[in-house]
Amino acid sequence: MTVLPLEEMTEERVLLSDRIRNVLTDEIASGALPAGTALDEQQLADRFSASRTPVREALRQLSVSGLVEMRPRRGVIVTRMTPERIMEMFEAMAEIEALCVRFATYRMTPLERSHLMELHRSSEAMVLAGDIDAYDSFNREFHVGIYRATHNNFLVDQAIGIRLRLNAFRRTQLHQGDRLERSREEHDAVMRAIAQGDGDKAARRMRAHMLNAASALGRYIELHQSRDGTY
Amino acid sequence: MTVLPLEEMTEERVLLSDRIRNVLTDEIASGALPAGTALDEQQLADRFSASRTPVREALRQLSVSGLVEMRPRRGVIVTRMTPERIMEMFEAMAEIEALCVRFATYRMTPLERSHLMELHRSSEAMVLAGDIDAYDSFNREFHVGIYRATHNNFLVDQAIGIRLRLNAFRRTQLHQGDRLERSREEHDAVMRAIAQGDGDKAARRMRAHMLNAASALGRYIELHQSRDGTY
DNA sequence: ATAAGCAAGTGTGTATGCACATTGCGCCGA
DNA sequence: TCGGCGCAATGTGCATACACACTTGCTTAT
Repeated sequence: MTVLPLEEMTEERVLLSDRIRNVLTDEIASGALPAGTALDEQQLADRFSASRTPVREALRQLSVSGLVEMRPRRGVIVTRMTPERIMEMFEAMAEIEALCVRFATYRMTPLERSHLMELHRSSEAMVLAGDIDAYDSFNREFHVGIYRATHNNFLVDQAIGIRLRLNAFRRTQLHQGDRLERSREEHDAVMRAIAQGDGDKAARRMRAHMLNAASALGRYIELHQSRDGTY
Repeated sequence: MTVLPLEEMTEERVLLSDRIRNVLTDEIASGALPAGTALDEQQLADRFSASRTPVREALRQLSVSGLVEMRPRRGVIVTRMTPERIMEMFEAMAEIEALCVRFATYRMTPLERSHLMELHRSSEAMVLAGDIDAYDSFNREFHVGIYRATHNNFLVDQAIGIRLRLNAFRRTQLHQGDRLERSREEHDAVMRAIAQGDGDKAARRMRAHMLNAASALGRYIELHQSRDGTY
């Protein structure tokens, strides 16, 4: 193997269009680009100091994963989701999560189990500190850890994909009242079922956990909903 | 995966890149473009009498749905799947199908139920005639009908997306021995459970149905496997 | 003989230009 | 005042051009 010149080590050697896609993905998932935002190709090209070509390719990819909506010759907008659609996604996500934790319970290695328990333990401090950012980040790791423990890489990819699309909404619901404490309690219940090796129980509790998060979000939407049915 | 607008099906005023994507999707799913095939941009452009631009945009979209693999500056190939990966997909598909039929059992309207039963009934003639093409087409309708009966459009899109990616493999296993008859018998068992309103039973039977299909495919792969682990 | 190095060729990645569909606005007529 | 028509502006869709990364085959040196 040859030693790379310094510049190649520091410089991002990935495709420009992929970098743009990743940035846009993050911004949509984080809510920095709210639903309904029009994405002007030239404007984005200027922003990334690129031409429209890689921007277009990034937008094409985002449209497949459903983060943006392309209306032929009428431009691209960040997908505007109705409360119904969001609830459908949460419902599906709840089932996928339940499925994952059931598989994970039966298939995870002792190492994976201890890693997950350690992760779970570490979340207590975040709840006490009320650190939503830290908890949000932990939460992602926790759930992805469960996906991986299914030892089914395809399932992992699917679950991560859906989770990504719900990111923008998931995070908001953590602001609801005592949702942080409740979330951790529910994680705890799931972990106890895993420890008992009861995959079905873990699955039921995970489903409940996700549906609780959904209904917390539902209350949030009720409160903040705007006239056009989006928020 | 996003649902295509209706106009794309009939009208010609569709995006060139979308038409190219659809054609390539079909050809990959049908096996006309076998796994590992290199997709040369200029060559495809010539074939569709277009420039490389819409071809590239189509390929970008296919890479997101996992049908092709883009290696930066090294071209695009039809995703070469290992038997392990295929089995993982079937396992996940089996669970998604089980989930869908469980939801469908509890939520389908009488109209949907009768439509599905009529569809199922019509498959008997195809089995007797040994018409694999007709059965394959019916099979798709049958399963998609179940997805739709979940009344969760997001779930429908997800399920169709996964089913699409498994198409090329699903079809081959129908050639295995008496798989056609067995498939219909399994459908029948699922339908009976639906008629009884027993969603869990329907789910278990559907899972078994999909896993049977997977193992039929597994036998097929055993027989036809090539040296590099793909087939 | 094998491996390293070099050079030409192929094909991807990005930029740019142009055509036209869509939209918004203003003008005109009822 | 209101609706229809048309024109201009905006921005997408596609074509084309070019630079350079990667590959391939040959040469050369050990």
